[in-house]
Amino acid sequence: MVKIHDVAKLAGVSVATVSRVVNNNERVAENTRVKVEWAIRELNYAPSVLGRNLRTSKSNLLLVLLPSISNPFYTEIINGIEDTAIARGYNILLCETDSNPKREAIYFNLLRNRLAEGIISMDPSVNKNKLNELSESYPIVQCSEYDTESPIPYVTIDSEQAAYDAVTHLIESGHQKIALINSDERFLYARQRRNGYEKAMEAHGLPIKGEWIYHAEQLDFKLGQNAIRKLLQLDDQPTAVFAVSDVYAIGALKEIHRHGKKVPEDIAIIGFDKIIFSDMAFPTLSTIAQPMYEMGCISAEMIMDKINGIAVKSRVLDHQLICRDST
Amino acid sequence: MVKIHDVAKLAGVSVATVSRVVNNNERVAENTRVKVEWAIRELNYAPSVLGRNLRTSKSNLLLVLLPSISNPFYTEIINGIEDTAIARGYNILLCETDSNPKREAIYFNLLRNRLAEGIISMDPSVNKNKLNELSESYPIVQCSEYDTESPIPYVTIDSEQAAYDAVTHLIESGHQKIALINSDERFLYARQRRNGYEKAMEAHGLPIKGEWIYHAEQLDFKLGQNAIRKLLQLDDQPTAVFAVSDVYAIGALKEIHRHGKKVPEDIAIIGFDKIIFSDMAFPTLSTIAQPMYEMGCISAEMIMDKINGIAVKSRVLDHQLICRDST
DNA sequence: ACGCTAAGTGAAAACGTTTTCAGATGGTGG
DNA sequence: CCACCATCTGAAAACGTTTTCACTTAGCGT
Repeated sequence: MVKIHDVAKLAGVSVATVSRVVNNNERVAENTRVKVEWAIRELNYAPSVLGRNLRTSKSNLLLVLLPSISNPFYTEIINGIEDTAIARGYNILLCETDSNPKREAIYFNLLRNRLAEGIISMDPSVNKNKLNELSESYPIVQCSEYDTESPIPYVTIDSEQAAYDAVTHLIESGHQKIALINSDERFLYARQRRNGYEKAMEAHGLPIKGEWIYHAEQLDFKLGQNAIRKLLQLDDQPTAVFAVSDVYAIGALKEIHRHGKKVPEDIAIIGFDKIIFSDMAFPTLSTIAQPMYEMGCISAEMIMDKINGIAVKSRVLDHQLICRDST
Repeated sequence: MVKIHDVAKLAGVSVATVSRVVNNNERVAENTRVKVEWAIRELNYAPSVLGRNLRTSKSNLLLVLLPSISNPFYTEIINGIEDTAIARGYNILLCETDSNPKREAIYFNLLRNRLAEGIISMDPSVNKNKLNELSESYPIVQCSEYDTESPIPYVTIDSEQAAYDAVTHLIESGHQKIALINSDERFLYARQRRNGYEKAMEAHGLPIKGEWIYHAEQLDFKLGQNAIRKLLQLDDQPTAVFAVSDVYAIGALKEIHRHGKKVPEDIAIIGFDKIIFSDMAFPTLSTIAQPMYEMGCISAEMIMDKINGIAVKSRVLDHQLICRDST
């Protein structure tokens, strides 16, 4: 493997000069520069990032923590992160925790081991205590999910307001009996969306029935189907459903069809996230759009700023109601 | 930042001994081991992977090259890769090329820079020449897409046979006019699947009409919709469609509905890949399943073996016909 | 002719590990 | 009491960069 020393020898200069040329950030005489550049080409030299990392104590690697890559909600965010990171010379290590603490520990260690310079956490099931403790020594930001009582900066939307808007949309379409398919209320976003749901119902003088609220433990289509199955067994059946994730909503859509009912005539349904498949469902799914790509970009900017010692502020971005055929 | 030297001092031993304890791979006396372990805990020491990487000339990082993370086909493969890699102490750098040569160049450089030890390429639009050239100096394997005349080992399925099976299934269901929604035939898998389609038609004495074959340039639902729109304008309309990707098939499904036709009564449809949403489509989509998780695991094993100088052989795995409601 | 500045360059240290090699120690058999 | 071996340990080199600091040289004004 050819190293900087070889280039220096061939070019008849010192390694310091080669380094200066490679990082073209110091003044080096024009003719020595061309000599060195020639030698680099000649030997097909590529500097070892291993040596550089050690010397500079930087890895230019970012950790992105997410529960599962198969949730399409994250894909656009990741695109934003990656684009932004690359533009500033960073690369990202995509880490699926599978909500598995052991996995999580492995990834946290990458930070302690200096392999990664910072973490963007999108995992709602992350160990908050560990994250807070880590954030005292290392740069960390949260994206989408966050912790109200932690100093870790975050970028997110106003989930409560978004849920309020979604439910209000259903009410304004004439619905009074509205069900909620929620995820585990361990997660802040689930609690916030439930609050939004309840506030919207109350604001319009509508009753909230416990049996209309379904809790799914994980993010899986099947659970959206289960929810509908339960709801259709009730004596007092809802005429509309607000699902806190498109994934549930699409499962629900499917199950409603299976029962021979029509959307939105018999049951209207609105989802959350505007995942790419929401447009391909039948009928197309009304939903709440989050600016996912932008969230990714901003969280990447934030973590890189934090790494460079720049103070960052949390951001709450705007959401958007997308009315399609399911409502 | 506490380093090995500090631990050594506190424990009253040399750095060599600490290193031995950390890598618990040499015999060190039991009582010095406990002393060192105590000191490590006391100082909350974590070895710097930067120093280690330089010294050992290993980064334990794998590059995974894929065109786009939003294609759900890749997610299961990635799961397989990641699980396998982690089990052997490797981490993966997920790289989206977006079929952009500039991006590709950046990622290839990570290999030349020793940041990554090897590449698993799943990108059909990768620059073959560059990949072949690189593979002479660095460990590379291909997953799913591959190059027939390159010595780079791969893991894949028999796309031609799979396509043959899919089309035969349609024929056996009584269809004679079968359309093909294919991707760009620059890609090997597209050419293979077209061959399978044609062979199945010929084997059953059915005519192949050029107007029944649609080529999509990218992997996007919309193109599945476009395809149907074109096909429904024909005088001689097909009664069944074989789409080389579930993504096209789902778009097609949607567009068929929009035209007031029923699946499978008016038009039957079969996809390819068994992506997670294929089960959520209405009706559920018949498709060809690839052992995606296993493909991920195997390609990870292959690349790590290759890195360690172990010879590896290409693998062709079994596919499976999944009959659901769309046929 | 002399000092002074600016520009360009190189020697060497540093980054934090792992690993080789040799040395120290203690026990054992003759 | 000696020689020998086994076991454990430490000093120091090495990995490939970047960066500091000091040095050389050339150009310039006096």
